[in-house]
Amino acid sequence: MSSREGQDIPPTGEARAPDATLSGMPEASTRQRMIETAVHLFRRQGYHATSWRTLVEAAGTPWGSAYHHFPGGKEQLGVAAIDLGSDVVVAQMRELLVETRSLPGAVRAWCRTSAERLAESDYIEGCPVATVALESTPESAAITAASRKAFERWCGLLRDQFVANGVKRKRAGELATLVLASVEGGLLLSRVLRSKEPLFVAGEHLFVLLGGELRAECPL
Amino acid sequence: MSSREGQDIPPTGEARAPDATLSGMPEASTRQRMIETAVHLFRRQGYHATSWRTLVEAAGTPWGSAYHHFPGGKEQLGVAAIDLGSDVVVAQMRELLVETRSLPGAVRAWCRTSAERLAESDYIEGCPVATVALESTPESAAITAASRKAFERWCGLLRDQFVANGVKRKRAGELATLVLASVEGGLLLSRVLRSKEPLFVAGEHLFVLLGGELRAECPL
DNA sequence: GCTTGACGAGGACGATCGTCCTATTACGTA
DNA sequence: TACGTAATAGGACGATCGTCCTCGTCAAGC
Repeated sequence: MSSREGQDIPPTGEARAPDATLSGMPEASTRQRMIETAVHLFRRQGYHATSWRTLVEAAGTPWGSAYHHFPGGKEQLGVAAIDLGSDVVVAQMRELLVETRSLPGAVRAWCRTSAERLAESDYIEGCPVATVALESTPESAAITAASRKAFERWCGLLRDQFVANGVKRKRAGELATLVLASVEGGLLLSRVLRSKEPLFVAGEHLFVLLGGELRAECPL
Repeated sequence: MSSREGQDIPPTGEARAPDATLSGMPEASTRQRMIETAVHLFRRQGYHATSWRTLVEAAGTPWGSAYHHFPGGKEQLGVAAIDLGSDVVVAQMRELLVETRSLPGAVRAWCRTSAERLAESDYIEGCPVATVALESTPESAAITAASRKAFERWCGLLRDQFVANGVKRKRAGELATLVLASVEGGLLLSRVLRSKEPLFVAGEHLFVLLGGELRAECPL
């Protein structure tokens, strides 16, 4: 029951629509609210520690519709939650890039805002992918694939930004990997140690590193 | 049942003895084998996905002795597993420091050997603490405390090494945090992406960074 | 106006969970 | 040899797990 292909889950719309309002729907659909609640609960206490009952209770959604919206079972919910979490992070990165208009600044701001949000949630709301990924790799092929896709997407987005800033493709890939690893590790350490410091330290270091790197590659 | 102090678990010898052979015991004790198996299973599939039955079956230890050796229940087993995992990492770091006789070299070797071991295990054997920590923070106070203690221990060991190499205490703490965050993030990414590259990239970067840092601080 | 299907409601189902129990065996000490 | 403690053995226990089922509701399409 755990050796799925990762492809046999019907893509029932997934979590692409931002927030319903498609055909006059008054509030977020049941399915959407289930996924949003899953993102919060999964990154708080993980996949296996979150039961359907806990989820529908927290989301205020009907218990009976769970397998109507997610015929693939809890695994499909996990995939949808990771996909939504991935979307949220991508949107946040894009927003920070626009706000700071500087790649090193955006990376530092990413670390800082992540640290602030983590602290505000009493060190609970870490990465929406890491916990589930570590729990389910490689036990569930579908969740493994979704986690991998999320990381690759974030890494690719960063790499493209470095390339756009004049960094050579190979080095850009390395920098993207390094940034993502530092942020993920910082999130992990900050959460467990209950301190913003690891993420702040990572942010400052990356800011200095990327500043030098971009100046060297694009010396105009 | 989850709001323990983390101190009320009787230290029944813990996981200190290397491998039995204390009074003519032919093989590792039941308790020790349970903990060792728990380290492997917990970091593979996490805490909640590993049941007592799975564990005693994998360890080949008597099912009836579980609550004899761990009257604190599964939570106590989790704490013991994290403690043992922490010991193993500390021993590995010390060994690498002796082997390479260079702090940057030891950090790079840490990344490389971690990547190799991860790949050899088919990208299963990641950090022995991270998975359980993310799952159980802050749900279980005892496991949270144990995870935090492990990270602080590793961080402290690194910081002391930097101080011994002439780095000022404040900067040494930052570097230690940065190294640990990079390694943990690298382990996470390498595992999910099924590639040694993230850990290798982190290792190379840290090697260069620390080389410059130590040369600057101790210019003899 | 009747059919159809999406969706909400609630619970049954067997499996498995962590926990805890009594009985029995192994073994150091007197 | 007798005995007390440690350890093993195996299963009972209630709770909860993920899954799946039937039924009621309601809006849209012919």
